[in-house]
Amino acid sequence: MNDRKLQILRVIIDDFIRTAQPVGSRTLAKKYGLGISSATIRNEMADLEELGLLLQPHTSAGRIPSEEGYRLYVDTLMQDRTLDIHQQDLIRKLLLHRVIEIDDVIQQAAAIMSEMTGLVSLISLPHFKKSKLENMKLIRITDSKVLLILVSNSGIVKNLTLAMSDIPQRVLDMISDTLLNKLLGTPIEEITPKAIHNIKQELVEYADLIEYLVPLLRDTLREIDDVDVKVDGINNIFNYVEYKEVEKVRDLYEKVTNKEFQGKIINSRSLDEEVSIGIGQNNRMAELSNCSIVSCNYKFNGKQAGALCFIGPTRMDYSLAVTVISYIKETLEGIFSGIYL
Amino acid sequence: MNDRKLQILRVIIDDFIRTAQPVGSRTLAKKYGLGISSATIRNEMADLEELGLLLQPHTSAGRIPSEEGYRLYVDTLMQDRTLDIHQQDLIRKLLLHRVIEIDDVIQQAAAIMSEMTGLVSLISLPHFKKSKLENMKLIRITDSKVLLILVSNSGIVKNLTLAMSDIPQRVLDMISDTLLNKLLGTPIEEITPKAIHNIKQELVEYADLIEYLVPLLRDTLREIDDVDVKVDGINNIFNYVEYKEVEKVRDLYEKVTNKEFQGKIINSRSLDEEVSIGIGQNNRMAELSNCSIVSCNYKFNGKQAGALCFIGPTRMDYSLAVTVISYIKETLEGIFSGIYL
DNA sequence: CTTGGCACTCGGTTTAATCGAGTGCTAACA
DNA sequence: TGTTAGCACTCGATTAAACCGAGTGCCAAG
Repeated sequence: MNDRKLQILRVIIDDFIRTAQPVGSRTLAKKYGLGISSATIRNEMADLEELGLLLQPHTSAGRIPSEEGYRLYVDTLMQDRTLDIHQQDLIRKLLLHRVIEIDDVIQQAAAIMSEMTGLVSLISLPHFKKSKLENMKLIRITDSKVLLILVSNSGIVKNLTLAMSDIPQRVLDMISDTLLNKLLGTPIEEITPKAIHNIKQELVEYADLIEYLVPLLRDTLREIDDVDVKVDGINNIFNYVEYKEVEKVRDLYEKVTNKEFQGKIINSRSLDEEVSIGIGQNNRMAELSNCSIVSCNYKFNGKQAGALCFIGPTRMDYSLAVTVISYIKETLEGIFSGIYL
Repeated sequence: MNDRKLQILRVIIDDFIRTAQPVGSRTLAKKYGLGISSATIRNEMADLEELGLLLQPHTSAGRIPSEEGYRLYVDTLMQDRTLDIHQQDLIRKLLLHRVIEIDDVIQQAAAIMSEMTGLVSLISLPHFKKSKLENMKLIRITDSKVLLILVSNSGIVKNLTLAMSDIPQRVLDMISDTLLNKLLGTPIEEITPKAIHNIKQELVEYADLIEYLVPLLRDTLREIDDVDVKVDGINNIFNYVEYKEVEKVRDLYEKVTNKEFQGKIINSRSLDEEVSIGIGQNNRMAELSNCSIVSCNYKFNGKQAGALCFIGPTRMDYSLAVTVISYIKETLEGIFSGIYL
């Protein structure tokens, strides 16, 4: 293994990422001024193939990177890029445009990620049920409906409609104040029927009401998704040239639109800080062969709160993906610490 | 034109809808006991082609229905079906399962429609901005955020977060009560900055606040979509056998996921009550050639409020589509008049 | 008017021929 | 000893030709 081999590997992968065509020694020598002849390149390529870094679809074709080749590429060969100032400004402006609701910010971030890379992107919201209760209100909105408002310390607001007649606002206030008083700071997933039950003695005069409220709350809380993931750029899968057949596109489509699968991808990350790149078989999602996953966690309130993630063909522009995902992560964390803290 | 021709046309279309293959005289004579020979059928088919009801992809292929053929079929030949009791029960149960929020009911209805037919389905929500204001609240949820709750007479609840510090709940109550008092029953689209401005004299002591609130409200109201359409069954487009090429699937995908396009489809309906069927070129959506649209309006509070809609290939099971759409329409209207009135 | 029979059509499939990008190997060269 | 020009070879992709068969139109007999 020597420098020249590495340089040739890099050029091959760069070219393949751009063209999606196996690259041969002749075109390589002509297109990039490497100062060596095609025959020499051929020899090096043969060595690289022996090392398992390149593959030959068939004898009379050029070479394509193997998964190990990509691995080496992203680990040591890939050039770091930075976004130019205008792009950075644009991203920040787009993200700050409507920063009042975290849902919107995250969705917008996913949209930007997909727009810039042509990949599918996923971002999980801070885990609502694991965050702590910060505020709680019961508001009568019609004769038959009451709105339950839950605010978490991660700044997420959930509104849930309950069917509930006859109880006047004054009583609702009393109940929600007492509940909040007891439950403030409790992780939302721990607001179980039992927990509420225990509070009943505080509100003896409304015991019946509490009794009535408990199953209602339980059902309502259960409806909140365990992981809430925003997805964008699904339409890009129609452009992945490796998917010429409708069936392949469908397979990927069904995966990225499946809630369970989304959760699995987000949760398959460890808790470290770095951008991680899973290539092909090694992407921790066996079902997603032929795809790579670029992902990283983001912090919220100083704690790991969720993950950003790209899904795309193994032949993706890893350098761009890493650059974009890092910048979005930084920007999001900046926004969160500035506004939501 | 005679009865036998019509019967042959019907059988051809039925068969083609099932198999997606051009149907020939021999198979027709064998498969369906029509009591006449293939030669006779051939003669009749030639006549039907001359009448413009059938097409021949090429001389040595069977016949397929023309758009006019489908037209005649849906207008006069198609057999009415009814859903069996169990299906009806199931649908009703699924729709009634969580009836407290209209969004959920509509989304669920779309899901059922797609599930039963394998088509893409769209349902518009009752037009929020055209409905009248029934309730309005401003609730402080954190130090920096206030939740604006708008309830329309169609039972839709919109929650919008406003960035607003320092104003205590007491004052918020005062403002929202006064605004509601003035604006109750006003169509929501008429709640313009000007309208609010006019109320300022009622709240002289809070004039500054109103001044501050006006642009906030304007921006927030503007963000509400003009038509809100729930879509389901998009994954079905991968199964439309007429779309073997990824490009065609993409085209349709981009259309059905486009908000503007969704609005156009919903709004292209007249206000009549019947189920209407637009076939191929005649579906009022030039861009959707090769597709048909089955749609009908539904009532809410006794007024036309929105539309249900199927989008699928011209070769769809029209009879099933009509049966399902009618039943869902009835059921929805039943639910609305029972619960939301 | 219906039907069996028959020649004919033409898209789809199979088979064969050709093309060309790319390779591996060898021999000559610096 | 590493580099390079040259050349025979490989093999997928493209093009061309041959073939198949479902289906038709038409005609003559029932």
